[in-house]
Amino acid sequence: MKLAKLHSLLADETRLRILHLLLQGPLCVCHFQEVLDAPQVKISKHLAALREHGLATSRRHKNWMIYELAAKPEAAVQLQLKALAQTAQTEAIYQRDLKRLHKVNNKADEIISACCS
Amino acid sequence: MKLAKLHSLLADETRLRILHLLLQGPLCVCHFQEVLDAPQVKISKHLAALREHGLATSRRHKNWMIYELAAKPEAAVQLQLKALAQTAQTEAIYQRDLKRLHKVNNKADEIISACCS
DNA sequence: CATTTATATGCTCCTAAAAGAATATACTTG
DNA sequence: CAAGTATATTCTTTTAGGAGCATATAAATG
Repeated sequence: MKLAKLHSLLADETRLRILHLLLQGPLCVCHFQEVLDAPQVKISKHLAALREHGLATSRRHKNWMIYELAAKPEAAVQLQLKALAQTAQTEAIYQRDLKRLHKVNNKADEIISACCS
Repeated sequence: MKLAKLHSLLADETRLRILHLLLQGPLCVCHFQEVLDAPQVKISKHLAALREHGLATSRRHKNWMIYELAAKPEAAVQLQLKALAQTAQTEAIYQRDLKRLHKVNNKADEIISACCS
């Protein structure tokens, strides 16, 4: 993928937040909806964009779709994920998302364990 | 600057090429026009965008405008410039730009030395 | 097999941003 | 101070992408 295209994928806060959450591990679509407090269509479309460009993969588990970061992304993507992990520490919204993720985890342990099995 | 906004600045190949050239040192607008083979308006606008968002600074020398990377960019920007330097090594267009920059340098030593004085 | 739950897709609307033409500004030099 | 050179700005057109509604698909469950 061309570098400019990669940046355009990263030029949307929702997708950045999704990627940042994925750095924590695999997640279901419903988790993103809840943590990001965004409608299902929006989440689904952004996940599709990440998947179609090789940043994430998805697999079905029962009738949940589980998304995770691509196992061996190209070098430029790896660099960007590192940068995201680092920069997210300094922006409040990403920290807020982490907190909300943990709450969701607690509320929905059964789904989480389903996700990761 | 928000991370998504930063990426949107980097989501344009012309701006990426400009930034990559700036990693080599200060340059005049006319250099970008020649190396990138792009019209003056286009270059000028993209430089303005980089300047307005704190990635580059400009100063006048005679009637040339000399652009250079900001001295102390915010951390996220620094990370991105590093990533750019690295990723540009693997994309042909940035290497081509470097070659053309050196040709221009040879042809226009008087301007270059003016730029850097 | 009908219904519910979870997710994806098609379509439309709307905004942002890129490109180019024309013009303006700033400085230099004769 | 007139003319030339280098760069910036304004205005318009065009295009890409995000949002949301409606609908489709896929699996689970009674």
